[in-house]
Amino acid sequence: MERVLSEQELLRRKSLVELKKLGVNPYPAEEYKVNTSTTKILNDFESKPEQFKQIKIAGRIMSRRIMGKASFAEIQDSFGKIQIYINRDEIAPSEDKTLYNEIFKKHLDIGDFIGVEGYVFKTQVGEISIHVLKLDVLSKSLKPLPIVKTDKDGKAHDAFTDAEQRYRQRYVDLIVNPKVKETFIKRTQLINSMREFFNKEGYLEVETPILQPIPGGAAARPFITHHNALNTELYLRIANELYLKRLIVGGFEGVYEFAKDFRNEGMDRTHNPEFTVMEIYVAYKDYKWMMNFTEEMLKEIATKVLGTTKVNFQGKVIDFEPPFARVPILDAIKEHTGVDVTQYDEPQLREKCKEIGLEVDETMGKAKLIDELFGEKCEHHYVQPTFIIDYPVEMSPLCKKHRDNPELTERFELMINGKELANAYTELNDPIDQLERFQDQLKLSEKGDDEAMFIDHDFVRALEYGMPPTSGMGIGIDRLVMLLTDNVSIQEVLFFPQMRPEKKAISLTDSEKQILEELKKSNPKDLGELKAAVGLSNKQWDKGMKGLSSHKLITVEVAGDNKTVHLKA
RNA sequence: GACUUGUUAGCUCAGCUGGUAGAGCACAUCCCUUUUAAGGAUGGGGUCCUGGGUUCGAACCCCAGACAAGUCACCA
Repeated sequence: MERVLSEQELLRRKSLVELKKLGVNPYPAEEYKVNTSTTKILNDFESKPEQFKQIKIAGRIMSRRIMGKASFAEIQDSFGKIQIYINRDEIAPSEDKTLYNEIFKKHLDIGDFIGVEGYVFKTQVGEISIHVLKLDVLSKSLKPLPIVKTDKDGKAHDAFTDAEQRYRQRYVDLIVNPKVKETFIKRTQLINSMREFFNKEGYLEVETPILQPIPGGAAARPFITHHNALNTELYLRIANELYLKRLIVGGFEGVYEFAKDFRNEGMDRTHNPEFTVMEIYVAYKDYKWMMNFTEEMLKEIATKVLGTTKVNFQGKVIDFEPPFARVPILDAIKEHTGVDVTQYDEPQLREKCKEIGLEVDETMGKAKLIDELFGEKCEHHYVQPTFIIDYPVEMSPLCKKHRDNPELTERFELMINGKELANAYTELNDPIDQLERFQDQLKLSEKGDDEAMFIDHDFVRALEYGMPPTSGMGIGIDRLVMLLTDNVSIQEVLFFPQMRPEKKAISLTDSEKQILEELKKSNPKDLGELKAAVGLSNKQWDKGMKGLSSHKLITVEVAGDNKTVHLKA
C-alpha cells in the first residue's frame, strides 16, 4: 500500500529531484576524507589555531540560519556539533551562484549530510566556527528530524521525549538527544573496563552455547525453539553457568563471558526478555575472595567510567569505595524484622511471617519464607553496596554448603540501591551432592514449583571427573549500566528494547469493502448508482469513499453533473 | 494478567459545558553579510490512535480494541 507522505516529506523529495537536475548526486559513492572532528576543533583551536587553517569535516546539518548572502548552520558529527559560516560569494565565487542560492538555501535541509572545507575562526559573538570555502552534499535526508533547541542555560526546548518513539526509532533519539548517546558510550566503556580488569588477571574470555538442550543455571521460563535438522527442541539460554563450570573442569583456571541471556517472562522497568550478564569462574578461590575481587572490580569500573567512586543515582550518592559491608542474610532479617529464623521450625516461621503482615501460603517452604522476609522487609534498606551472605541451602542448588553450617551455603548477593546486582557462590563441586540437589529440585517441580531446575546429567558427569574448588560470580550488566548512568529504566540502557510490533498496514473497513465489491462488478460506475447499489447510510458511504480515495484505490471523475467512480488497477 | 493515565500538524503541546481544529518550533515565499532558542512579514500543513454507538452535531460523551508509560502481580 502506498505511503502517505507529509507536506515536508514531499518537499524534500522534490529537492532531491532538483539536486539531481542541477548535477548534484545526493548519494555520492566516493570516500570523503575528513582531517579533523568537531571536538578536536573545539578543544584545540584556542591553543593551536595554526592547525586549523585547512580543515575538512563532515556531518549532519542540525540547524540553519539564513541571512541573505550569508548563513550560519550547525553540523553534527559523532562527537558533537559545530557552527559553520557560509558566505555566498566565497563558496560560489563566479557569476553562477547556484551552489548557494539553489543548492544550499533551497535544497538542503536539517538532517542532510554535508562535507565542508575551510578554516576555523571565531565569530564576533565568540563562537568557534568553520568558515566554509567548499561544500559537498554527502547524503540527502527525506524525513524531517525533530528539532531540539538548546538555550544559553543548556535547557532543551521541544525535546524529543515520547518514550515509544524514542525506543522504536532509537536512531532518531541518538541524533537529537546527546545524553542518550552518552549513556551508550558509557555502557561500552563499562564493558571494556570490566574486560580489561579480567584480562589483566589472565582470565580467558570464552563463548558458550546460546542454544541449549537443557536450560540450566537459573530458575526461569525459557524461550523454546526447534532445530529442523536435529528435529529437537532447543532452548535459548537462561544462564551460562553450567557451561562455564564445564570449562573449569576442562582445565581453564579462570573463564568469563559477557552473555546475552533470555527469559520468557514479564517486562517492566527492570526486565527485558533479552539482557546481558557477565559471569566469571575462577579456580581455587572461594566466595570470600570473590567479594574482594568484586569490590575492586566495581571500584575500578566506576573510576574509569565516571572518574570517581561516588555515583549520583536519583539524588542519592552511592559510594563504590571498598570495603562493602558483609551481612549474613539471617542477621539482616533479625535486624529489620526482629525475627530470629534459627529459633523457628517451618510452621512457626510461617506464623511469624503472617504476624509481620507477609502474604504466605502453605506451599512455601522455609527457604521461600526466608526469601520473602528478606525481599519484602530488608532488601530496600541496602542502598550502599552491601554483600548479603550465607543463604539457606534450599535456595541455592548450585552452591557449596557453608564450611561452618550445613544449613547454609557460601553465597553472596551484592545489593545496591535496594536491588540485587550480582550473585556469587563458592561453587558446588561435589558431584554426589550436586545430583542430590538436582533431585530435590525435581521433587519441588513435581510439587508444582515451576521455578525448580532441570537435572543436567552431563553437568553431573563433568563434575564426576573432578572440578577444582571454584568461585563464580554473575553480574547484571544492564543494571550496572543503569546505576552508573542514573537511569531507572532498563530500556534507557538497551539500544533496542523489546516492543510490541508496530501496527500493521491499515486494513479496509467493512463499508470500504462493500463499495469495492460493488465497483468490481462494473467499473467504472456512476457515483449515484454505486451509492444506491451499496445501500450504506450517508455517514458510512462518506467514510468509505474517503477511505478508499485516501488509500488511492479509487478516483472520482467529475464531468458537469456526472460523477463517475473509477477503480484503480 | 489487573488497574491508572495517555495517544491532536514533522516535534513539543493547548483545545472550556459537545457547536467551523489552535500555538511555539519546523516547513514554504519574501527582506537581511558575523547570527545564535536569530529577527520581521506572509502562507501552507490534520485518518484529532482505530472501529462501533449516542446526538441535529463528537477531538470531547458511551462501548470495544491497538499501542505506550506508570503501579501491582508474576519473574532474578
